[in-house]
Amino acid sequence: MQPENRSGDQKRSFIEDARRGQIVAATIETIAEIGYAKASFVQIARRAGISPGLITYHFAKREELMKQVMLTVHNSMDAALTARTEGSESYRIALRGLIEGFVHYCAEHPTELIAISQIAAAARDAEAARTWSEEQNANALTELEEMFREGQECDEFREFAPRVMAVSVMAAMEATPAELMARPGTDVAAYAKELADLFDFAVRRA
Amino acid sequence: MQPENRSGDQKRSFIEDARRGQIVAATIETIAEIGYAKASFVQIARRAGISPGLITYHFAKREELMKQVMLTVHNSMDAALTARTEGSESYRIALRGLIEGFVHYCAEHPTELIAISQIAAAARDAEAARTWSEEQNANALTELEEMFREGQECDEFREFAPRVMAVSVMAAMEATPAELMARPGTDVAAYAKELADLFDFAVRRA
Amino acid sequence: MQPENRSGDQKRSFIEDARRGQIVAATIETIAEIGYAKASFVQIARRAGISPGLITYHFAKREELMKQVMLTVHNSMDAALTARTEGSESYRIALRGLIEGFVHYCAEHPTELIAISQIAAAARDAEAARTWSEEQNANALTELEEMFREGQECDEFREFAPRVMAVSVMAAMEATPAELMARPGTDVAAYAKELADLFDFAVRRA
Amino acid sequence: MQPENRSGDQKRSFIEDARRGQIVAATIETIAEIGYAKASFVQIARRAGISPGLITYHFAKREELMKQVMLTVHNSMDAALTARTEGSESYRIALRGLIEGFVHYCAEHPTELIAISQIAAAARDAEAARTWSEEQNANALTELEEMFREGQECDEFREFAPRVMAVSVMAAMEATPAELMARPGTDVAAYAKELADLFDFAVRRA
DNA sequence: TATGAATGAGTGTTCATTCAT
DNA sequence: GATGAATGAACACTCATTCAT
Repeated sequence: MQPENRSGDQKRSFIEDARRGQIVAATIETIAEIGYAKASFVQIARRAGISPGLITYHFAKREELMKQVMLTVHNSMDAALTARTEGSESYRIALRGLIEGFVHYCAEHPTELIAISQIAAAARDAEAARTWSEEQNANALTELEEMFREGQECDEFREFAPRVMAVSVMAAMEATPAELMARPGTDVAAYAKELADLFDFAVRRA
Repeated sequence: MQPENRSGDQKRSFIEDARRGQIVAATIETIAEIGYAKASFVQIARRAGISPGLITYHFAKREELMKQVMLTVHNSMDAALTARTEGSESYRIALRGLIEGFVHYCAEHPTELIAISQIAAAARDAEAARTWSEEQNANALTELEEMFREGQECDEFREFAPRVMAVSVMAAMEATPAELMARPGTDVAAYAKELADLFDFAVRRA
Repeated sequence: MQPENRSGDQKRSFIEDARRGQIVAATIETIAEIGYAKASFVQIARRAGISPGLITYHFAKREELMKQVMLTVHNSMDAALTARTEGSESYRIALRGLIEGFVHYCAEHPTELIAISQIAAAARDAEAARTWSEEQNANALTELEEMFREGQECDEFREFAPRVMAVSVMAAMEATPAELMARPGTDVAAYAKELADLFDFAVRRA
Repeated sequence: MQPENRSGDQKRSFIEDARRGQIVAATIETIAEIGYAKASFVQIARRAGISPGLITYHFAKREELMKQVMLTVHNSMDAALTARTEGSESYRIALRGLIEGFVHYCAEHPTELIAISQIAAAARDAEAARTWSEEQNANALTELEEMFREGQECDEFREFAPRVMAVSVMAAMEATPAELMARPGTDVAAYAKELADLFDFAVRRA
């Protein structure tokens, strides 16, 4: 058990941060390689070159480790997408930016995406984790929905159910990593452009 | 001891078929109720009103049971969708039929859909099952891709990458059960129409 | 995990009852031999000649096993003491019966007494178990207190604080097993008589 | 590396004594707060404001720390009781002094008593500690027994088995902390007087 | 002296699978 | 065919103890 009650975001030592990062990285690698269900602490520790007990030393519960993985990936992805999206001249362009950004991120960080998708899928029945993971997803969905609504209000988008569109865009984006994995030769830029086109046609007026 | 060589679809006795069906149904019910991770043989057997050992008797491995669940649901779904799709006058209408059919099927068989989505998510690493489950999916994808290609050839659909469209339609459809689950009050017919509209706009010419 | 939710006192099979009894007996033996703290499932199972997993199969939680041990011993002891106590002509005689009965029970079932005293001591911080174990004790104490009060009301006993007397009688009785253990040669009948005398002098009038 | 041969009471540096005292105090506090079973070195160290490793540095084994806790509390208690007992004009008064002193000590040092009772209960199997802890107890018992014998020789006490009386007095006194804990509103002085009365009636002549 | 990251042996618990009945 | 008691390997997690700093 860790010496301190870490609930209050106390600052961590440099070495502790490094270890946590290393463990998170090993977790991502492990899940991508053998799948969430087989990603035991023994497996993760082996890939990290440490003892299994050390994982629990740095993450009080398995759930906390997985949550940290999701948090880490989401933050990284948010940064990448925000850079691509902000300052867009129109909602259509913003949507393209979001979709193309996501696809490129997938291509550049395939293991991360595989990891979080499997964690999210597994957590759907893990009781405690459910809240956090679903909430995370619900927020993303609501934001997207809001963007569609605004685009409709200024007549950039046709009339459609923003919720359905948000769910579908999300789903199509999240299907990308598996597709790129299954077909390694895929032209990523083309895939990104096609996906952006698809939803551009789906939302645009006339 | 069970008859050894079952791999070649030997005919099963009536009673064996009935038991297998009962176990499959109980498995679906169990996963929908408590989630894949907690769906142990004891739990499934309890719901089926049988003993845990009998499951292994009828399905040599856990994996085989799960595979049978997926097969059963896919067959049922295929039948429902084929009825809706065949005899369509155009590819656009066929696509609408497929999408709307899928959404309605989701609404009518929520437990089945929950079960197969959880199994598919978990099976992404189960070695042997991976092959089969992915193959299943790959086939469905290829069929859809082919349909888009044909629709393009007779100028019903605009030019787009059929593969990307197939992946996206699939993803959007598969996102439906979770959405209906998360928002129980959703108007299913409206959701179906909106989703069909979305992809109709995405594929149609001009 | 057991096939049934056993919360409702469902009847158990003969073989299950036998196993549970065997495990309870092995638990008592183990605690008496190596102490509660070292009485792991591995140790208990070794003494019972079974696999550790079987213990969990019959007792969902460690706590449940320990509770069953206490229940078993308490029931056995209650039966023995009731036989000795009931039909007493006076409260003084009843008190003697209780004390002497307890001491003789200790001498005849030393391991049981050691086991429950250690479990009770350990459970004093086990959160969940606390309630039940303490409640058990509190009830016994209250009954004893009530007996003293009644004895005072009919002028058999002198005036004293019934609670203090109850606590002290209880403590003195519970100290017996350790004493008999520490001094194996002790004359049990004499010990019983002395202890009964002690409290007889303490409670009697004049 | 620690000086090897500490067994012979070599003189300790001032700072070492201070640290040991601080650790012992933190151990008592920790056990009283969360119970012996959860009183890990990490928890104790947290309360002492030091690192877990330092505990092992000062106490070669966990057992040694616990032994020191018992020793410290026993010494403190002995001092308090001796002050109350010595110079008594009679054995009856000495006994009263002992009992009342003990009860008041319990009320004034609840955490210490909780700590040693839990350690003693847990240590009943800790091999090495067993010897020491039991020996400690045996000595106290023998002293008490001797006192009763002397009181009988000068006709202050009636005839009874000194050993049984000693065990019972000890047990009744040791039951006090738990009782005061369970019933916080208890009038300590009254409890002390009642307990002293109880055994005064039990030992006195006629 | 003191730290705290790290280890490794241990825990209770879960569960697919086996097998005597 | 069917039972359900039993196993054994795996799991996450705990913690006294070690040791490089």
